[in-house]
Amino acid sequence: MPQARPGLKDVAKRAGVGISSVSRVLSGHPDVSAGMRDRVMAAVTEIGYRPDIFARGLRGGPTMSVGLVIGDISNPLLSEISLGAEDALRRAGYSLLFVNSMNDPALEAQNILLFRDRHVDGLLLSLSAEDDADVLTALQTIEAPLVLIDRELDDPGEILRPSAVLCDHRGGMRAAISHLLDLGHRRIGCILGGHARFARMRRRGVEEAYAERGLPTGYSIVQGPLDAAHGQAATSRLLDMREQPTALVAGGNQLLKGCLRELRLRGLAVGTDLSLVSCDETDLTEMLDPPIAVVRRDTHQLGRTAAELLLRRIQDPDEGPVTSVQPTVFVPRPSCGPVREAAAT
Amino acid sequence: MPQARPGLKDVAKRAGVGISSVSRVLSGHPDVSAGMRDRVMAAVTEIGYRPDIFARGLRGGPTMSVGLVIGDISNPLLSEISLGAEDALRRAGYSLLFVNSMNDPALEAQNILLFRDRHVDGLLLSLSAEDDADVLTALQTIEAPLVLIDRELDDPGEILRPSAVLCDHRGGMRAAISHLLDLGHRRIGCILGGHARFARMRRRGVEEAYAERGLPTGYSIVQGPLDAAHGQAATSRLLDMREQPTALVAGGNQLLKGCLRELRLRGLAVGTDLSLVSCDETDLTEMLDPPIAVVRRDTHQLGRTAAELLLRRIQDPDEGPVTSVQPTVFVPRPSCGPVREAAAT
DNA sequence: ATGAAAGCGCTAACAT
DNA sequence: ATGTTAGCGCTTTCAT
Repeated sequence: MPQARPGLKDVAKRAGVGISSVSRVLSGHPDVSAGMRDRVMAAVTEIGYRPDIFARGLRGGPTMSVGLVIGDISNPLLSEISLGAEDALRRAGYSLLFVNSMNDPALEAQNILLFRDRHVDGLLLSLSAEDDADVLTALQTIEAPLVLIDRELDDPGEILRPSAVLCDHRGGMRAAISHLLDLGHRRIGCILGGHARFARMRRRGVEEAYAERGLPTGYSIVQGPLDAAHGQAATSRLLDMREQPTALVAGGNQLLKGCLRELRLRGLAVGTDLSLVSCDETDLTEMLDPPIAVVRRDTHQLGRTAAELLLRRIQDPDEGPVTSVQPTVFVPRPSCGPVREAAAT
Repeated sequence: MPQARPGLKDVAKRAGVGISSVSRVLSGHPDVSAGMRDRVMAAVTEIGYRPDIFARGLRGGPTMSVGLVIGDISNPLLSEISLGAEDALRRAGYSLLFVNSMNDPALEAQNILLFRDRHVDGLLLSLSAEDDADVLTALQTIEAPLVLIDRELDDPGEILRPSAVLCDHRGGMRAAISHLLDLGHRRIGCILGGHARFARMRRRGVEEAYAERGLPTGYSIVQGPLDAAHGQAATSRLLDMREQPTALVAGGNQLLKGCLRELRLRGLAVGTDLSLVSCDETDLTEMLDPPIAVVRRDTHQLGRTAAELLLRRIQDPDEGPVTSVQPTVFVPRPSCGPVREAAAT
């Protein structure tokens, strides 16, 4: 007695009909009589039939899965995005396959090919680099629709046609800098990191805020990798400048961590000795004393929107690529105070 | 001209050999001549052949994928575990499929079945509940080997035979409590959460530390869900006791967050008004002022070990289930100080 | 409206 | 040691 998983054949036998009729019923083909549908569905539930994904995939059918290529899931920002995406996908009957790329473009390219081999129906991309040749090459081989999450490809080309969900980092940063300028700060140190869109946009936001008021370029921007080490090094460099900044802005949660380490080392008190703004809410920004002002965005929604954009294109291949922009909000907090001359060293 | 993906057939034609010879070379069959191997491999690279996972899966072969069932990836603890597991799996040529369960046992059961349908070669389980009937039922239908991550099933049964990686929460907690007792604390409030092994073990650790010194039961334990809301509520309850505790222990990072909220609300200073210990290192425990003493464990290693245990059983089906126990370390920090009489309210 | 039959790309049993 | 062939479970012509 074969205790094996029941197949289409078993359902057909059970219902006393042909195999292809069962297939038609299950795939919602229009040309099926009501009686046929009932008998088949009855048999299906009776013997507990479940379609075999692999047999379907072999025929080139949909796999009901979507791949997420992401730099580092242990970054709370990215994990929340993935949560939002998964939520939307599950509702639509899709599952999210997830692979971590350790922020390594080579691995990222490899993972893209891996998803291709697994016949994912679409790809969600939060790439760690926007201009890596291997990644671009790998993406060229993907036929399924693509959605970029807060990223912009250097040259999207005519082949890729990715949709995208972007965040208004520029506006958020402009608001943050304006707030600091309102408090009297003129020398602001900005710690940015990464080679992606968000760093460029934040830089522009800083520039705009000064330009808006016709103020001379009183800011300094230190760009580097998107990690805590750079956050600390950049902070140190900024605080060693002859014209020491009276306020710092950290462009991300990892950078913030490094920045805070350096401030602690130097015994500087946030909010009084020095004002501080960070980007993206985390436990730290919320729980530290004083709480840290942040440029905030809805990460869960970001992931959900990305998934929705993707689903739309999966379900209707004629849909063209779409770009959606999500707002950011500046949340002032006691980490920002009025200027005080000569912070203690 | 078919621009389609090349198949075994194309390789065979190109190399001027039979299809099965190609299959044999690729699957490392012993009965192949050196010449055959060379010609086939040459053809493979020439036309860029890549095996089709679905055709393999259809034949019941390995899919080179492992599923991870996890409650909440946005918990840094779990994301680090998944990072460690993925690392080990990738080295072995496996990829990690990951599905989030929102801490909902029903979803968890559903996800287990989903992985089964995807023919994963093994399952890594960090279940949110250890005794859910649906989850147990779902697990019964899995033929692939199972590894529990810091969990213990109520009744493992003879069918499941799961391997497991456990953590010595009991020892870590005993060390933490001993440290507090050394500092003179006698009334210690413990905030525990969740229905899994770690909560039981931590409770035992507390009991043992008091018993070891022949001290009367001076602790109070407040058990509840594993989230920030319970952390805050439990803290409030403990601080409202007639015999107010002079030290608190939070059994996890979410609980800690709630606890800190309540302490801030009451204006209590950690380390002076009240001593505080938490479980598991996070940004918060490290960056707060003063830093928070923690019972620490190597989460990356935890994930890696789980993956290794799983791989061993995947690669040799005769291997029986194994349980490995990982150490925990208590890290004393300035959040713990000597007892002070009557904390300010 | 329904059933029979041909593959999808691969592996394994069988032949040589 | 190598080639031939029969399926794995499904979708999709193609008949009827």
